Amino acid sequence: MTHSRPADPRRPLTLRDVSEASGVSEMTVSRVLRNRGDVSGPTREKVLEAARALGYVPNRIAGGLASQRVNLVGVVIPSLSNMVFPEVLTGISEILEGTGLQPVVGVTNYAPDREEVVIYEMLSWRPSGLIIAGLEHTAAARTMLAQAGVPVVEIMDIDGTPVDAAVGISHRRAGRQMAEAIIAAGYRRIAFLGTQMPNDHRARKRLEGFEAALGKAGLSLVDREFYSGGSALLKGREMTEAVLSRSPDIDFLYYSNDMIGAGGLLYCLDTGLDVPGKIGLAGFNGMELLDGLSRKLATMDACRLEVGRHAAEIIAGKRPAGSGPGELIELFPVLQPGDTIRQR
Amino acid sequence: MTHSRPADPRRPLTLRDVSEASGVSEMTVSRVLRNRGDVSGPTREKVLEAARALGYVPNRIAGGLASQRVNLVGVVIPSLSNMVFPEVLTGISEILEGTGLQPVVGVTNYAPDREEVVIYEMLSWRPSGLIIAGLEHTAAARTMLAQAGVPVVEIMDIDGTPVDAAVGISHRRAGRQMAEAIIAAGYRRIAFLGTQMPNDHRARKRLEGFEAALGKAGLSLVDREFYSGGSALLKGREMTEAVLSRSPDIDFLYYSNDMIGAGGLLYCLDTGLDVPGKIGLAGFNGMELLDGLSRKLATMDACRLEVGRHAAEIIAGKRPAGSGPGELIELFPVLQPGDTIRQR
DNA sequence: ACAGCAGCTGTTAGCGGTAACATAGCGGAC
DNA sequence: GTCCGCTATGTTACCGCTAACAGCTGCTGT
Repeated sequence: MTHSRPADPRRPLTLRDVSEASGVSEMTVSRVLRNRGDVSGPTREKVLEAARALGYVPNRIAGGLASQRVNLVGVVIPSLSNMVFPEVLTGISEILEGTGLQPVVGVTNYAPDREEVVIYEMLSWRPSGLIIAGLEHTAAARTMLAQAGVPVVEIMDIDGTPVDAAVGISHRRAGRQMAEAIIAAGYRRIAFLGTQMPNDHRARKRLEGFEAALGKAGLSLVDREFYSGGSALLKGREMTEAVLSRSPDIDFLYYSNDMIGAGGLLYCLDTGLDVPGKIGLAGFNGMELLDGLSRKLATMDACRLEVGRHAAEIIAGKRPAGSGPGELIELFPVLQPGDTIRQR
Repeated sequence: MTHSRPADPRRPLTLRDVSEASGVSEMTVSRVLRNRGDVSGPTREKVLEAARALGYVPNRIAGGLASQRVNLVGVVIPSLSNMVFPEVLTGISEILEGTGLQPVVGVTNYAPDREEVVIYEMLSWRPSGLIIAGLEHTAAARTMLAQAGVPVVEIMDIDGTPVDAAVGISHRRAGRQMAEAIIAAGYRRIAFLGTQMPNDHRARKRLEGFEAALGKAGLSLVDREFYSGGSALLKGREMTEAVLSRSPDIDFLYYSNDMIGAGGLLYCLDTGLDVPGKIGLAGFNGMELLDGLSRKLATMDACRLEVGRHAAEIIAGKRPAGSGPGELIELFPVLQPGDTIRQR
């Protein structure tokens, strides 16, 4: 015992404690605990028992430094209260489960400078990969991502230029498709209701695609209403009331998400409006959450689980980092007409 | 340049790169980047510029090992899709924001053995503290928590014995209070509808408290129905239909959470039942999410934000770890009768 | 008999930072 | 002038673990 330490009882345990308790070298203990290299059965047992008895928990800070590898995957998303993102996370965890990789979540609150900080913090842990929502980042953030030397997957959106890989849907196309369906169903006086978030680029792109398709049909939005903060369901209700009292001749309400759409739907039903005969409604996301409503809101699935799964697979699929431009996977949401668009 | 390295261009940057680029020692660079110790203005500028130009991101793995301190707080919760937990997280982040501490989330899916693994992984990063939902853990998990040598805060519940500190409400009391209010309002034939989750101890305790209060009034549950998985809103609707067709004389439905309660409420309204005259309803959680419903569901706030805030404050308030039994903070939820309990 | 090799264990040298201490320069009190 | 104290910087010794390699055994084939 060349280096026996001052036996401070409150000192956190190290490999040496296990090594001394089991009578083998630290290296052998390390091998046992990581299941790496050859260790004889009896030795393995001895070590495991000693570790268990002491309550030893390995120190990954030290392990990561020594091995230059960290089993973390950074996941940077704008919000946890949007439901969409927890679902993406579910898809990610599902795939990472078996790989020994572990997701670590960072939340940006839709603030670009906050995102920059979160990316910086993530990279300071030298993760095995990074998954990040959206394609829009500050110049500094893009530079960090590009130089990170690990796979980076930008998710949810593919209307833009990814730093490395990307998995998502085209929100512009989604908006366009919804507009086309609405027009085909015979609606003409259409309003938009959405969030007042300059940095929700995906909602913005959907609206752009939506308006482009309207324009192609010689139409344009009759009214629009934005909100920020508060309970989405309630806001949807209030905005709908505001829009309908301002422009009573409207025959379709396009919402930027299902939650406010549901609020609007409840309002329409409460006030006895004829849905979808007199007025149609549609949201976006395909949230299973809302399945129990009296009437099913028209929506489009954002492929949240799939997005998470694919992104995680790219990270787990140990492609050499920075090996040319990464994969670009486009998913295609399906329009679910529900009960709030009239069928001809 | 005693140790100048092989200049591999793809090698990740280290302090030395910044040190060489700015012409000062690694130590000085370290001081600048951490804002610690005295560094002259010009030197600071030089270093910051070099770091920025190179795109250097500090390595916290190394920093943490050297300083024996890591600015992470582990947060272990059963689920992200329950909404309650993201809200707790919001409270936690809010407080940690200013402290330099950063939350790291682990999800257990209500599985005790999974929780054990998550705790182990968390502790392997040697965080500055741990926040964990619930008081029920495996023996091994409790041992780990007790030996961790860092503050541990168990949240959401105080009906039990915490390892260290605890912040939460008494779910037994909450169930009891709701039962008392329901009885006082004159309802007598009461049913319970909830999740089939043996490991949702808080829902179980609410039910226990609820039944205890019923018993005291000489009543007992007329019927009960459980579900698992799927869209909560839809399940609430289906369960309600099942219970009411099985026991048509029921006059009150107590739900284990607001989401299924909302589904039940929608069903009752759709079928034209007189709420709250003929039948009353109540949930639990006080989810702002549902504010937009036609009628406001009776509920009790679980003080989610407050729980998160207090827990984070305990961790941030650098109490010496393991210094005797920690604080125990009980919060008191307020009963919100809404529009679904009749007022006498 | 002995090289060759596989299986098991130990030794050494870092990984990239930071705490603690050492050192250099400089102005002012006495 | 000397000594003090302060600021600004550098040097050294680790932090706890693992990659890489070295050593030792016993068995194989020839």
